[in-house]
Amino acid sequence: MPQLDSGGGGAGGGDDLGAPDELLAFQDEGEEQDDKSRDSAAGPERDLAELKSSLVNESEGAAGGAGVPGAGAGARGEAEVGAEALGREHASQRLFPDKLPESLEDGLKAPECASGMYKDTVYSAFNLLMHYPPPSGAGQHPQPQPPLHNKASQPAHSVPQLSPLYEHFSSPHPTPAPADISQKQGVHRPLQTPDLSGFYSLTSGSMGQLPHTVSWFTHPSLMLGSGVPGHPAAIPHPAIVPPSGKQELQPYDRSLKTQAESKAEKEAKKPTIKKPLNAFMLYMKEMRAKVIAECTLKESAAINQILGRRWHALSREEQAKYYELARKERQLHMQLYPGWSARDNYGKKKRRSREKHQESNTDNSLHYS
DNA sequence: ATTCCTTTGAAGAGC
DNA sequence: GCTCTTCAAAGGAAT
Repeated sequence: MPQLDSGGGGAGGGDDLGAPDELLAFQDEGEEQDDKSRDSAAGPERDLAELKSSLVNESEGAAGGAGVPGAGAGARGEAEVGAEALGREHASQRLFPDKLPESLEDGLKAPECASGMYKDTVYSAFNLLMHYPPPSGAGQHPQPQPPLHNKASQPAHSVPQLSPLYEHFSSPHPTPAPADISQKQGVHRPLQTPDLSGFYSLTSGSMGQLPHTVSWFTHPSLMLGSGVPGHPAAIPHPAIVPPSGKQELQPYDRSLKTQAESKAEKEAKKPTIKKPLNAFMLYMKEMRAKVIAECTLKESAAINQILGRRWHALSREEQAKYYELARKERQLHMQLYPGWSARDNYGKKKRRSREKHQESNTDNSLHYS
């Protein structure tokens, strides 16, 4: 599916960023329509029921059809199961052994869990976003935004840590942060400076871990709207995460390092600039807490499954809002980090997905041969 | 401590 | 141009 629009690409034409996204939602009409008519016809209540039954089938397939990995999906008989599910079955067996359906059942016990709670999302705030001026590309300075929430100070299980861009705009009454918030954070934030740093999601606790003196402070692209030449924006962008997500607290003895070593070290210590969140990620960030609260689920994998279904159940208009948000985030990201490429983060996560894929491919080939 | 799981979408690589 | 792969978030579970 993503491939359909990758050609025209968000990076394609400046303001066209993300436009294909919206198009995509409409291009998929046929398929999606089916999906939607299914979902909406039966109502969102069916989401969890389907998920439940599919999971049950999966686990049955895993337990009963040990030698037939595809059995579970076959039993589901749902259009969506098709190709994508084939790739997942293998993994599902691990995630949903005997235990998971139980936890999921917990969630299913709450009827409101399946109700269309996404409907009361505060999308109206999106209109505000629509009027949000472009960050700096057109030589304009964004309007000063209310100070950010101090994400680093939030407890891990508090309110969902939405992408600040969205968080702000989705709040009907954006709460102005205490005036001394920047002091609390120990950073300088020039008045009248657009708080671009807040437009990206912050890895939990990473703000507090970020070093105060890092190269991007003085990066020209980060001087957006500073208005004070020579005065750094003085706040690390939340999209930037130190390598391994932790700040190196112990100063190393440079005298013991060769130049090459320290160079390599610097390379290694280069903070990671995270990818901007896509529409679905933004949606997940907002809805996760609700699903957790209403479904008493905790496992992200299960929650994400539900969210994925609800995402499909969203109307085009509702989805379009998230696509637009994502587009804005990408624009901001591009302006903040002009040279950044998604490739920069390749290989920074150690994964076995290739192995996994090969395995599942093997499974599939076995299944279909 | 690290990786996996799970979702969708964006973007890069390779053919 | 198409397909495949990786990463983005999240947090419990598994290793």
